[in-house]
Amino acid sequence: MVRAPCCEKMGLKRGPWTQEEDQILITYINLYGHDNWRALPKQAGLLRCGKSCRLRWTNYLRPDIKRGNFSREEEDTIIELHEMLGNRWSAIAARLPGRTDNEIKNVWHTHLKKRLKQNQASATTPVAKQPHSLKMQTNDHLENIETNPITNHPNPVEQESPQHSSSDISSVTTAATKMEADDALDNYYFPDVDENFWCDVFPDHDYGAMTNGFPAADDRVENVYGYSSSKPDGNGMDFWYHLFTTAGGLPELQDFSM
DNA sequence: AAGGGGCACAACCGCATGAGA
DNA sequence: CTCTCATGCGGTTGTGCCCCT
Repeated sequence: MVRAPCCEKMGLKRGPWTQEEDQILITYINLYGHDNWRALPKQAGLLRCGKSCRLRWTNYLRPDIKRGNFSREEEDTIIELHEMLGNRWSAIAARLPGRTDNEIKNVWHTHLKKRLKQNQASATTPVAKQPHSLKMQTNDHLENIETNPITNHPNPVEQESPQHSSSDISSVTTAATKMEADDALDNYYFPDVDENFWCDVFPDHDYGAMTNGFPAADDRVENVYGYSSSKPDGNGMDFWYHLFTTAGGLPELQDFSM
C-alpha cells in the first residue's frame, strides 16, 4: 500500500498555532465545512498541511469540546472503557461527549496510569480489596473470561485487554478482540453521532448565536445526545449515570470512589 | 532567586484502512 | 482487481509551566 505523502513540507508552518490561524480555520470551516482537509489549508490561506488543520480542529477548535479538568466520574469511565477497549482512544472518546481522543490519551498517560498504579499498590495490602480495574494486571485475569460484569455475557475482551501492565501499556489489540469489544459495547445504549454532525457547515444564521465568533453548539450536542449539557451538574454525567444504571450498574466503580 | 526536574498538554509522525478511480 | 488518495488513529515528541530544592 502506497502511503500518501503527509504533506509537502516545503514552506508549510509547523508548531503551535497562533490565534490568527485558529480564527482563520474556524471561520473557514464554519463557512465551508471540511470536506477536503488536504485542500482546506490552501483554500483558507493557511500555511499548514491538511493533517495539521484536522488535528487542530478535532482536538482543540471544535465548538463542542468540553474544556477543563476531567471529573472523577469521567476518569472512572475512561478506566472502565479502557479495560474493555484497550488503547482505542477514539472509541473511548466517542463515548465521552465533548472529550477528544488526544485529551483522553493524555489524561490516561498523566493521571490514570498513575492512579491505577496506586490502586495496584494498595491492592497488594492484605485487607485491600482487588480493584476491578486491576484485574487485567494480574495473572488470574483469565477468570474474567467467564462473565463480563456489565453485560453478563461471556466476554473474552477483558482477557485480551492490552492493559497488562499499568506502566507499559501495549497497543496490541487484535482485530478479533476489537470486534468482541465492540460487540460488548453494542449492548450498551450509546447515542450515535451522525457523521454529518462534524461535517455540517454552521449556517450563516447561526452566527447570531455565536459567542466570541464560536458557534453555540450546546443545542446541537443536547439534541444529539439527548442530555442537556447545561444541566446543573455541568458534566453531562447524567448520561453515564443512565448508562450504568440501565446496564445493571458497575459496582466496581465504588473502588474508585473518593 | 535560580535552576533542575517533573508534569500537562498540544502537535507531529507514521501506519492502517476505506473509498473511489 | 489494483492502485492511489484522503483520512483516522495511536504512539511519541516538543514545549511551556509549575514546584521543589
